[in-house]
Amino acid sequence: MPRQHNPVTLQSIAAELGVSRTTVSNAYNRPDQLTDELRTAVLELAKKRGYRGPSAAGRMLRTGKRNAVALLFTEDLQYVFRDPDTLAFMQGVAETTTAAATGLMLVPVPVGTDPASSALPMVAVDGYLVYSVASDHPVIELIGQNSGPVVVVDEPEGLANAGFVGIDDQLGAAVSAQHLIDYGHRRIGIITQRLGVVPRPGVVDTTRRAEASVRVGRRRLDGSLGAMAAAGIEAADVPIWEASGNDPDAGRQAARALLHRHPDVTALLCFTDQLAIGAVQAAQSMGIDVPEHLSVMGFDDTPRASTWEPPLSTIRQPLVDKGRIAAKMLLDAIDGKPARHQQLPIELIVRASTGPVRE
Amino acid sequence: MPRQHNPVTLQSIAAELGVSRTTVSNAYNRPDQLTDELRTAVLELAKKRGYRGPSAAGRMLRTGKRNAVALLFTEDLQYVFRDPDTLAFMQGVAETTTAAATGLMLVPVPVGTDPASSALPMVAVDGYLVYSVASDHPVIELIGQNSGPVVVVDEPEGLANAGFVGIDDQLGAAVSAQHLIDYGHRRIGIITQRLGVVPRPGVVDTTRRAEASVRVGRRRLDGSLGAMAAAGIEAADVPIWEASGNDPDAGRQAARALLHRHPDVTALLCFTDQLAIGAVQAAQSMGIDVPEHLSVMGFDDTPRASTWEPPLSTIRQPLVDKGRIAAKMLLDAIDGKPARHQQLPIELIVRASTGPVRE
DNA sequence: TCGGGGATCTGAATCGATACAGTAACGACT
DNA sequence: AGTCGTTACTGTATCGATTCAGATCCCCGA
Repeated sequence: MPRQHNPVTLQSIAAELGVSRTTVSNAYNRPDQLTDELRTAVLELAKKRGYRGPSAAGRMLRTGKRNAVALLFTEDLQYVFRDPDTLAFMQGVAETTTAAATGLMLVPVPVGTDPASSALPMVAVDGYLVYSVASDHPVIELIGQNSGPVVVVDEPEGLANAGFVGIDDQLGAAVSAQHLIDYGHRRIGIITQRLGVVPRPGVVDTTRRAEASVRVGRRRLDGSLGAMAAAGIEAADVPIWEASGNDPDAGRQAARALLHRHPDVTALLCFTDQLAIGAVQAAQSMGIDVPEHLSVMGFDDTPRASTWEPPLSTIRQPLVDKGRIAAKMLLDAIDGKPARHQQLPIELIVRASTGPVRE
Repeated sequence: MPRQHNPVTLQSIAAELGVSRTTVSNAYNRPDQLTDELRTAVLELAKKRGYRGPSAAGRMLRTGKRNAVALLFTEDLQYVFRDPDTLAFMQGVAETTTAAATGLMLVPVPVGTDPASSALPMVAVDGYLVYSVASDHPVIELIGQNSGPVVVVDEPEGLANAGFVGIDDQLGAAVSAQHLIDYGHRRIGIITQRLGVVPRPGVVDTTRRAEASVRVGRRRLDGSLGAMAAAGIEAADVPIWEASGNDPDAGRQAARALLHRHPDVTALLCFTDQLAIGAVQAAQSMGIDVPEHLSVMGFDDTPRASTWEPPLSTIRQPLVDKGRIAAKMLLDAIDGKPARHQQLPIELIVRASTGPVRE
């Protein structure tokens, strides 16, 4: 499969015009280095010959700049393009890279794929954005070395030489729990997203909690249980359910199961808005009014949280900003600035899905 | 900003091991060309020196293969990462490129941006996917030339040498209209997405219709009005409203305005599900029952159409498949197969948002 | 008239890798 | 013994551009 090389290059344009390659190059990259006249002549001939400007490959080799960054993720594609968190993040990233005239290379490495035979090693980029990848995922090792700066988003934490953008999940979950406690709730159930690379739907016991490799889940668990403990609620008395995924369906199933086993809970602390939406649906289908008989907390403040009926109380994290900031940090790192570790602010948003506990 | 060049290359590994560059290259790309022993030695030294395999830039220059494709779109980023059609399409594309170990480069060129100073010319890809770009957008000219195969999705049609994937929008709209006619509706309002590069919300008169540069909108208009004409409904008697965007809000505003001016319509033909969802909301807020007093048709069959209350009657187009097929076609074209022109099947989906006209 | 100094333009070196043709060594077969 | 075919490797040319240190040229002031 010998690729047909484009016969028209800087060289050929230069030759036909009787000038040097440098001059043609300058016509594109340093317009001030030659007369307008000559520049116009070059551009005109280029157009006539179908020359679309300096080849990206040649430029990359010479300058070392690839003018693109990779966005690496390991979630299923079906999930990625549906999950509002991820999409808001991607929007922020895309805004920033677009403004910097930089390409954004999507590199999915779904679980079960060998990273070495994925597009990852083939891809020419200046740096990597690692989005929410479990710390024991094989792709982490591939990235680890020296092919360009890395900025981690959410997970994994503690990757050497990498920048980091995320929120204080522990604090967020604590604030969320405290909100319910302030409303007088004592019997609170927790619905969490997956705690390991593969989800294990069902009751979360101390073993599962101890071996949780998903930082976000572990932290939110620590935070909420910590706040409850401070209010005198024993962790052992808190029913915790791991959902099969992060979508309303999974939340519905989890909530139904949890409410069935623990009909006495007066509040559900959900670790994502998606799960909370499902939980509200489950409650409603069981004839339980929200928030009259059951308070439901979300997490993230995705767009649907505010338009849902009832509007969801939740913990807001700046999703789009997260993308903007992560991308900016990576672009800065590519320019040689040192990688930083940045924590984004969170905010308690009280809406109509939570209320005082009913006597 | 002289980029620091990585001191460890194929060359340096080869030199240190006392073999030729070719051998080291083969260790990576043609494992059968050398003994396992030597190969292991190469890989081991590479690891020790922090060499991450052949540089993408060098390979690209030599082989001419970039192992990546560009996805080009001109919609606002905020819209792209929210619109279910676009996202389903992207999912299909990503599935296919991922399976082919090919990078997917997102290249947004929002309206108002100069394509020449965007990432587009900098980006190293084997081919381009042009997603729903108006035919008079400047980026079309940039793409037009010879930097690699192009596959157009939905718009613009008739780009020379480009592949095409889309549906028969005219037929789809005709089927949609016919469905309403079959239910006995004669007073039908139409809500369309934008008809030009910039939307012009409001009544669509014959002038606006004639100058519509958005193929999809024009075609759907032609199709639905054609079907109505065949049923004896004059185009002049059909109120048409152009929405300010493609989201429920825009649909709500458009429907409210249209219903206010034409309280006698018994059915609303919406050109996207997003608009239809807004239309249903508008009707409900005006105390008009759907479908009892007003039938509402959608278009596309996005995921929300089936879960909406009432579930939307709509025209299904295979959104994810569209992405898969477009990506496959582009990859094929890169391998030298000729570009094709493929039309995807559509299907009338009757759900609960439409019903017989009420006496 | 001469020297200085921008403004323009040139030539060679270089970036990192792969393709391709060719060589050496070795055993198998007639 | 000579021929042939494999296997394992080497050497050189080349991909397309940018960089950087000059080489010219031309204008102007002293």
